[in-house]
Amino acid sequence: MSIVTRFAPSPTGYLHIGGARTALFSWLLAKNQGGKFLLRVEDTDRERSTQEATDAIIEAMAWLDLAAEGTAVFQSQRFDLYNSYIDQLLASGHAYWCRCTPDEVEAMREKARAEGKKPKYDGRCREAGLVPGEGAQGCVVRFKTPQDGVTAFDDMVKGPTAVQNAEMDDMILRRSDGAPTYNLAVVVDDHDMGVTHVLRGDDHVANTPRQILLYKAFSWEVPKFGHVPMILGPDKAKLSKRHGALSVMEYKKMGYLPEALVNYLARLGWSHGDQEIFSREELVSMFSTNNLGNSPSVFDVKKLEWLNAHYIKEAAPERLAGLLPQYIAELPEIGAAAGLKLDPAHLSNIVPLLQPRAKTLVEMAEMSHLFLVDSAALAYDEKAVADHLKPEARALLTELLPIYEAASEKIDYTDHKALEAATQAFLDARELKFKAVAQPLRVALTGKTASPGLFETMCVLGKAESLARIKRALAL
RNA sequence: GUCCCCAUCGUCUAGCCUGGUCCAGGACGACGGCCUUUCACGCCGUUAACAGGGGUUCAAAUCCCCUUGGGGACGCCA
Repeated sequence: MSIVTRFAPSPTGYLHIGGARTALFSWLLAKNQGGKFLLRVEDTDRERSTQEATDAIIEAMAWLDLAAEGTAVFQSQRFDLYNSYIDQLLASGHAYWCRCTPDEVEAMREKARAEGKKPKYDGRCREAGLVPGEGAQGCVVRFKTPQDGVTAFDDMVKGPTAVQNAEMDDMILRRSDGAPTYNLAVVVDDHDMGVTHVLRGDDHVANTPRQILLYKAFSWEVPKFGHVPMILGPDKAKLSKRHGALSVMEYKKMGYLPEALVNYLARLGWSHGDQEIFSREELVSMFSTNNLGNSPSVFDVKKLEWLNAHYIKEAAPERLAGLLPQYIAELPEIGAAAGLKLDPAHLSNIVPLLQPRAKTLVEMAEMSHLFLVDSAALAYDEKAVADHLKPEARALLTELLPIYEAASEKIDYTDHKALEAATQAFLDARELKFKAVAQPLRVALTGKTASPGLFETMCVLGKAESLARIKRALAL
């Protein structure tokens, strides 16, 4: 039998790291079993749900390449369905009308709390047999939770779990404004959508027994549940805004590749022996809820960075070259400058030099800058110039100039080895070490003391630009 | 407050179910070295953990109990 999983975010904010991970796990579970992965937007709370948030979540899912089957289900469009099921529960005696006001219920909770008991609704309207006549505006519908017994289930990650029914109060199924509540809508939808496996955040464990009770009241088959532990910040508290970026799209902005985030998230709370790097295919074939950990884990940016560096090295230069312009444009001060050389072919030549050096695309954009400007616009680091462009060094560069200027048959700017050999020959003739020119040449070419290989850099810059830079440096 | 859950290097984790092969393995980080025209990459090495206490057992990271520490849930939010 084919399984069905789903991701059901509520559009009250962006897709955050924790949500992305549960979505990923649900997606992987479905794919591993050859089943379907569905998306449902839980927007029953019209006050807090927004279209922007819905769009943002869908955008983030797309960026992570977590495609859902068919079109997304929106709970806000299914109120009639929920209400018909609530009526069914009312008719079968599993639910009842309650006219207690929020204030009254709050008072009950206060009282229970004061007595050292669990705060809950006391069920006073339970047997009142209220019928929602004309004046039912202020009434809600509550579920008649069994007062005794235990509700148990075998959690896919936590194992056998059981809750005393007495711990639960009579949850509201239908609000006084006629809108269904979360627990009711979730159960109706999961059943209606044929969901067989529910993987969700740990914060939902308490809802699970309630939902199971609902399934039983409807005589529906109960799906398998699994609760994934939370993601913590470095201070071991629940990950939140103050720990920095929470939104998945923030990571895109910071220059992370989606496959790096996916790999990182997959390994956070899940493992497969000692393996750290997983392709998408491996993730799909190896994923199992059996290997999900059951303790919370701390989000570690350093490890994400390492994975990102790894995937940057592996990525096709053309792809990165295609992504780079948007990061270059965001560079403060310099990104929006006119005259930057951003043609794809040039960027594709630059990227390989930067791949082993950049941990993020933002870093890559920063490092690419020296290749994008004209010699006249290149910024020279003052200290670098002072330290490395001393008279002796200038003299050598001046002598080197004609060699680099030589006919293209002899010095080919598509072959950095030839340039190196020519330079070496020059030095050998004078019994000089390579170090004598390395840093001076680097500063002349890049304005900095750290850069990619000298001759690779010259090749990417091209003959005219390389010569122009050396000349400009000599004139400084 | 009440209920539930969790506990291996700083971090992610393997091992735990089916005790011995574990003076606990891998990875990130940190530190040191090698390579080297700089910076990186890469390679090599070092660092560092079974929360504590009781049991059970010939034997416990592995099983049981307690303590401590952490987290979560208690809404006409999801």
